[in-house]
Amino acid sequence: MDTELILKNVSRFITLTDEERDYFVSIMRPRTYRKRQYVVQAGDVCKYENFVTKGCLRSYFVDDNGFEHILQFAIEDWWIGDMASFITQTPAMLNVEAVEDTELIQILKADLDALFDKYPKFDRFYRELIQKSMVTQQRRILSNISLTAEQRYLAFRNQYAFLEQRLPQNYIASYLGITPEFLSKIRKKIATNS
Amino acid sequence: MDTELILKNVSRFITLTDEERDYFVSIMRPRTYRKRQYVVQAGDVCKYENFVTKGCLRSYFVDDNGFEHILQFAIEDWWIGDMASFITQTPAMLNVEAVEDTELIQILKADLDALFDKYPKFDRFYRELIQKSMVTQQRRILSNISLTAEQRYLAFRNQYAFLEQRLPQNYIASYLGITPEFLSKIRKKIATNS
DNA sequence: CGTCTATTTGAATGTACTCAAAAGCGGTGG
DNA sequence: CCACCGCTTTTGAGTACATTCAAATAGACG
Repeated sequence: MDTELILKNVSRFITLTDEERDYFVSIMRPRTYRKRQYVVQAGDVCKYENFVTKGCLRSYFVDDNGFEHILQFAIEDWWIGDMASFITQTPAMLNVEAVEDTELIQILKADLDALFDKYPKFDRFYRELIQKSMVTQQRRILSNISLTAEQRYLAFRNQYAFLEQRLPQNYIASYLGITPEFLSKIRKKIATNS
Repeated sequence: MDTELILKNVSRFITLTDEERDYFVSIMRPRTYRKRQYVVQAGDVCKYENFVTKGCLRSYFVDDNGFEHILQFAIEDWWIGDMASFITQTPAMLNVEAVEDTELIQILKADLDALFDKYPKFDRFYRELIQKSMVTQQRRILSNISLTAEQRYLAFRNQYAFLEQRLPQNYIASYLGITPEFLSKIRKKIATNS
């Protein structure tokens, strides 16, 4: 198991002693998923916090009409899951699925809780991690309530150019909250106007 | 200063010793704001984490055309601020403003950081607090990208009936990401259909 | 009471969706 | 290696959702 990336991820916020690092490593569970395979399926309980070491995933909600709405993408060095399900250990509303063949490091809820109790430093890490992603989510909400679809797409493309290349367009449309047909028209319009 | 509410808020997640409680109380700064007064003004640095003991506030973004877009409301027992500005201590993009005459307990960034260092338990508290609000935000994002304005309004009204009564309609429209005129038409339509 | 802001109403416009069909593209098996 | 199948993307016409602008009405506050 390659722990370098995840340890670097953690050490952006906290500095670990050898003991803390060893304990942390001991609760890591590497796992691989094939493209289109579920990491979490709606209805199941999300048992793990998932750190991506390789590949790409998405979390999404399927509405009553069967339409998918993507909440999040994750690539290398990102965390993903269904937080609501994970913290309450109740059935997930979201699916988490591999967009490419993917390698994860998983941490079981009980192991993470024990880690927090044993080394409160990890509470700090996790707090700062979530704080950052709160800020990202807030920007997304503001984008959703204040911009047109075209503006949202341009903003997305600006911020996540590296992601756009790895994703089918209909996923991006779903993330932006528009239909794939309309995104196609937006792209055509942008292409001709420049 | 009435510290009962905030101590109860904290003790939903952690249990405090007398020492911890006293220290925590010692860094609290009560402050009152009049209706329409800014707690944070865009461009300023958000210096405090704000806990509401009485009243109602909103945080919002003003776009290039001068339109306001409301990110969050907060009433008694809620926390509010500009998290991006607070954690990085850089100028705020958001305004935080009293919707009613309001009483807050404020905690200075430096004091909060010291609290986290001295009593890591508060890292835990803050982590769990933010985790909960992440889940709320995720639901909001899904609502924004998957529902029509009417459905979003009904969902809002369902979940925040107590809030709706204290807020002008144009604030709710702004929160939902629609124009006040359109919200008025939605309400009319709902009223006739039932 | 008067002023200012919030809400309602309506007509015209623009934004985004639906449905259907065609074209493009990638993966898989023969 | 090519042909085929399924899925994604494009395109267009028609429709529904939501905004803009303007004016009238209603409410709140000093």
